[in-house]
Amino acid sequence: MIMITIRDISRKCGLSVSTVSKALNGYSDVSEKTRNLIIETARELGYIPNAHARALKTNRTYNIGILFVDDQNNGLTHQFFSHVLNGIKSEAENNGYNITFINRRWGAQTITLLQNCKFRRIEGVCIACVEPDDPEVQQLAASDVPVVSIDHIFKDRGCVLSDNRNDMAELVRYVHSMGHKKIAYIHGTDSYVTRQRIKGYVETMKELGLEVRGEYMLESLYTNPLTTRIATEKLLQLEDRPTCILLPDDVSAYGAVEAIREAGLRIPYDISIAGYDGVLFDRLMSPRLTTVRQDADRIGREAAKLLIYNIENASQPRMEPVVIKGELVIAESVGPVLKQLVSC
Amino acid sequence: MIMITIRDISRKCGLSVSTVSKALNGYSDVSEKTRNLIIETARELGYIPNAHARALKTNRTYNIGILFVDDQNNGLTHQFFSHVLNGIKSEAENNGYNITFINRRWGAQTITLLQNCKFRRIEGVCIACVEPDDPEVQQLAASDVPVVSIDHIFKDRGCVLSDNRNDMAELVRYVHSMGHKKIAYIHGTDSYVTRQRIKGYVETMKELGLEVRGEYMLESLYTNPLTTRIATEKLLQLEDRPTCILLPDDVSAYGAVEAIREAGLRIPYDISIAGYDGVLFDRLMSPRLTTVRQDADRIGREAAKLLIYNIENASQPRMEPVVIKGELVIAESVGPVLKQLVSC
DNA sequence: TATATACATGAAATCGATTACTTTTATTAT
DNA sequence: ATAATAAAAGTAATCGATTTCATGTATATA
Repeated sequence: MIMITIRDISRKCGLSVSTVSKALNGYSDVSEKTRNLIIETARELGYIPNAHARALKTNRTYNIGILFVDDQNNGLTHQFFSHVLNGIKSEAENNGYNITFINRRWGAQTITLLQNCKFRRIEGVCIACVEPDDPEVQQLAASDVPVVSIDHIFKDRGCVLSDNRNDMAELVRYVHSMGHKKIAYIHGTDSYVTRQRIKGYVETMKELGLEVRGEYMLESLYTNPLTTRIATEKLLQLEDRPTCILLPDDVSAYGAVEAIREAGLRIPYDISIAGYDGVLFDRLMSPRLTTVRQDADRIGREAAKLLIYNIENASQPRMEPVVIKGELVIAESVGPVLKQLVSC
Repeated sequence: MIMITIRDISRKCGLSVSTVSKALNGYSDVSEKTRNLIIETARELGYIPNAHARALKTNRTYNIGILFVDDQNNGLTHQFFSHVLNGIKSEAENNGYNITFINRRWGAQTITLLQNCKFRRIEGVCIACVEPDDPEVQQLAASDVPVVSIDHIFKDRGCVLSDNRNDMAELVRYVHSMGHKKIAYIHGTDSYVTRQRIKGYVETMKELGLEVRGEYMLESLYTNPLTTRIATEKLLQLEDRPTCILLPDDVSAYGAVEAIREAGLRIPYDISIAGYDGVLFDRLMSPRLTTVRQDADRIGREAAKLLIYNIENASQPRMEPVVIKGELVIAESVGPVLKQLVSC
């Protein structure tokens, strides 16, 4: 691949490379006449600068790294995070930054995530959807590379959080307003997000004077209909079964739907359920799933915005969490308790 | 961000930079003793090479670009393509290549996709899920940058294709084997993929001695339940309505399900449907959707493999299409026709 | 006319590596 | 002991830019 360089332009114009560089970069100490000549010649020759040469000299790459593996190894195929990624990408590109994935490779060798960042002179990393306890992730989060995380708080780092505690509280309050008192919660595996949601659930239950019962709180894997199905079955077999079940997310809600159908119950007449995430699925299910819709795209955009800010203001990075509120989507899967009694 | 360079090592060891470089790169003209000293010192100082300096000199970046926008602008959030991306990423990284997204930016300026590739010295591009008629995409596909496309054929370029024609044929044959003769096809908007599927549908219908009726072939948008719902409603209102409807994809199948439910019909007792893609949704729907599952992850991996081959063998690139067969997933949404008659 | 100032351009160092070529040192053959 | 050869290390050019500093020319001031 033959490439035109600044030197080709300088030769063709009979000027020095430094003049060409200055003309192309808008320095003031080049006459209008030569600047025009240079720009015109550059266009004519189809000149494209070399990002790597420039990076070498200026120490700027405009490359943002993404770290993107979840506990289930869904990675990029995870609905929520593919929206987040989409948001990061568009915001970053609008600001002249490129997106690339961090990995553990340097040619045939295995290196650490941090080393990969340094090797490629990545200017900042967005950590999403990752096992935060992984020592390499910890190392990266504690390094001198600007880092912004999503739905996790690293010490002295910027982050974007969905408003899990309050969104959950709002959901519980809504369900309660529909007359439910026996509200179960199948939560996901332990993580910052999960703890916040549990907090929202427990605190709001108490606030509403509702009993928080141990057998109403079960664990399941996120985005895993199977484990959620099993948990749902357990709840249905309880002596005093709940009238409403809150689920870890919309995808796993399918597992609940199956278990409920199999038990011969109807949603929402016999039992109510609510999901979480609101990414596409909820709109497709039948009955339409009442859920908390997270603005994943916006979360991504805010993360990119914050990261870029922290890259460009490295001396005073912003570290206050950016909290993005979710939206309660009232659909069909939560019904009034009254109806449920009647229907029997 | 202070970085250790090859020069720091050379100073500390009292050797020249070239010796250090050679030692680190496994050249033979360095004594074992000095090599060990150098490697040890590098480790001690935490030396990480500078990918950009190296790229500048060697003209190799090991960066693979991804082009990834679809007609619906779902982009990364598109189920099928997020799996493809996942496959590309893992295969590329296993071979020491990095993944980055192509865009139209150079800082504040807008440049062409090809210019972006050249600017960043991207070694090859994987074109997935893109309007192939976009002049900039055409330009890229006709350039000297190695390109591999997915589900589209560019002239003299490698590509990975799902086996749309044959997979569709298999689906039609299966549906026919269940007794269906009045098989409708709601297809997606015009594209290489769509044309292949239509071909598979039409040819197999003829082959089976079935009539190909114009009013049984309607167009809808991909992954759009709404337009598919409208098309389904049209089919249901026909005087002589089909007993089975083939749909553009699994997501839009939800539109069909809604239309059918609203018409008071049951799947598969009153009418059968089949989807396409087989990415998660089919397993979650109720009744479980009979569909053609595409191995999107494998498609991505094959695309990366082919692209890397063509990068490393630029003189004789492989241009024969790599065809990845889909898998017919027989579930519950297609029933025998007999049953349908009885159920009335 | 001589001098100061502004303007335009060029020379050269630099970023961090790689690599062809040269020089030095050690080893072997004569 | 000397020449020939092999091994090990160093010199310097290079990749494609940016940027500091120096130089030369034109204009303004005294």
